[in-house]
Amino acid sequence: MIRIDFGEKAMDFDAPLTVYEAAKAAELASRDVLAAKVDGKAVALTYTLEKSAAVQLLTFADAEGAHIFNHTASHLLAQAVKRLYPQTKLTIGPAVEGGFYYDFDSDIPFTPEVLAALEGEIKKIAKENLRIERFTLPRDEALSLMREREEPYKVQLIEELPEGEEISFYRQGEFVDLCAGPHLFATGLVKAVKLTQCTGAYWKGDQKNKVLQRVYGTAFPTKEGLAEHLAALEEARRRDHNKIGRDLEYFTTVDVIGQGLPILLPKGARVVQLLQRWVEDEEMKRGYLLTKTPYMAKRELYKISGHWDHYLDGMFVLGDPDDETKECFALRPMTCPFQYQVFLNRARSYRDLPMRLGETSTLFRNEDSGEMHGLIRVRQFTISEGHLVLRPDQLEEEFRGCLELAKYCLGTVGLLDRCTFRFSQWDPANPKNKYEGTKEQWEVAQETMGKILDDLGVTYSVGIDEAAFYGPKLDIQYKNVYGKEDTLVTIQIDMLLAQRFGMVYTDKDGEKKYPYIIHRTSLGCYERTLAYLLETYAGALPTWMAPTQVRILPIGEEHLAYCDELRAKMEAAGLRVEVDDRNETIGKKIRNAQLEKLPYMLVIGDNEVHDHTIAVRSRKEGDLGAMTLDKFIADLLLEVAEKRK
RNA sequence: GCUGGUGUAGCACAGGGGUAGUGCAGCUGAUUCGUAAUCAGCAGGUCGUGAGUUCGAAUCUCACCACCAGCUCCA
Repeated sequence: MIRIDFGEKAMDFDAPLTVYEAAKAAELASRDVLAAKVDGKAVALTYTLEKSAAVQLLTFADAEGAHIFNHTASHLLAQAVKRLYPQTKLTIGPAVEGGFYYDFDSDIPFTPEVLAALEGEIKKIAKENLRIERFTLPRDEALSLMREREEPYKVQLIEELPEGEEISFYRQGEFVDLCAGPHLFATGLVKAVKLTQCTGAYWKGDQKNKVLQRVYGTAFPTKEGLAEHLAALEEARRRDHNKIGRDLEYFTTVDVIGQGLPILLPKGARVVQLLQRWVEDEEMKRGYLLTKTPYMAKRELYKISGHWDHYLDGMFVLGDPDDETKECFALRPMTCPFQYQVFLNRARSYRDLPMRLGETSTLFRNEDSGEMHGLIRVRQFTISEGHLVLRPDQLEEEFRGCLELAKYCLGTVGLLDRCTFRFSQWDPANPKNKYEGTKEQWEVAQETMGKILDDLGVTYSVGIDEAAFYGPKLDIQYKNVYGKEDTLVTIQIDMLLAQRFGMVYTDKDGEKKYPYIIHRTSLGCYERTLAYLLETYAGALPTWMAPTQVRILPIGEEHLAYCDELRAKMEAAGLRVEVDDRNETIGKKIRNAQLEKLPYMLVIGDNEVHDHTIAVRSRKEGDLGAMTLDKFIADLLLEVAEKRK
């Protein structure tokens, strides 16, 4: 007798049976059920239940169900590729968020035409509704099966599997793939597949390895599901900062200036200025000292900091880096070695600490040419840089202060909701030249940081080999509308560089000691922040940061004088206002202002001039009716002061 | 840097071996209008850049540049 607990109900059975049979008996089997979890482990519906277990049935709505579904879709893709291009070698094909991919070693390029043909073949395979069967083999038989099928990458994967690990395969029709699974029970469940693109990807993600062809796709159990997904993608495209940022004239790029060097147009520049002033003021309130340091320095500075050894590829060097007989300069990729000089300006006592240094700092990084992306990844950018020089006993409190400031800034602009935290650590296995310092130093730094994060109750993921070369980081990661993640804010603990720079303070006991340093940003890089703001608000920035807050729309030219009067009063109150004095209809002026996503429009005609009022229109709520200018200004100033979203 | 795609006026798009069109935007004029496009006229492009093939290239070939997606790398 075995007892199967489905959560909502439980049933007893005499003999072993499959999950599907059990679900059917319990009247829980439906078309939507794709797979199951048995005692927490994902399995196919054909999995045989031999003993009592808790079973959770998975549908496409469950993240794990969708994952299994996409994974099976990747096998359909691989099968289609093998049918149409049998000489292709299989590598790996996992499910990813929102879809799947499969990496192939193939001589033919996967052009859009090829992808269309593959989609056709996938449909056929789905129609054939092949059973998907799992089987395991001992290592030697697994190897000979894959050798026989001439799949060298699979052979390598098997060889790398740890001893004693079960080696499982999945078969559907003539197609067999080495795979941990689980999978759906038949190909027919995959009703809608779209192959979205083909790109290059290195075998095992290593640049030294062969470039494989990665085919991305997305799959759904219904055609409607796919249609909805494509519509959502379309919506995401409408919010893309790279599109609306250019359309609404926040920024542009120019071929002759170069890659990764965007121009901030007046609107973009205004928003960045507003953010910078605000962040600088917030930092001043928190005891930061403002610095202004040079954009470049001699090679010798970077030799001390370690950038010359660890970051040379990322720097713009002016002069011949190898000619030691001549001066050689480099643009700064980070502010640290410059700001340290402020501390080094004179002898420091423990009373000087914590010393919080802040700077709106422009940096230059020579990114690889394929890396640039709109305002998100650029070669010159400006960040709210800061370095805190501390006694060890101040580390936790100051770290907390940095985290609170970052959360306050991100929360205020409205980006915090989409952020996650990542504890970025070094990789002890990484080649020596990537990280500075000893194993012991890294362990101390990471342990300290881990303890602080736990004390502060931060929920984080761990990123191995994501650390800076001088220390571990807490990275605040932002996920954009397409689901792609980038770092917005970073807070780093550095126990190494003070020593390299000879930064010491005299402690209470008269001893000279090395301080700890926190590297941190408040809001991250302004270009990237602007990009995410445009995306988050679909171009309709909150009033407090909108480049223009109010546009006055005169109906006829006889109203212009009154409009100018209104503008002067609002400008005197500190608002950003303009008058649309073009010879256009009021409908056209409203339409333009709406399309430009201006927060407020004032429609001014005979009535308003006569009554000494204004007719207010909000971009969100439309016509708000007549009110006095004084009330409007008061309301608006409050909205701005509160930084309302 | 690597893989694939794209590049025609400020923007959205046609066209395509015989030296370029449409709509919007712009300019000029008329119109003076009440909550998302008034009408008319004008002007605007060495078809991303450079080389090659050709009697002739925006169209074919190659190289380069930029943009997009992904890989790798990072804020």
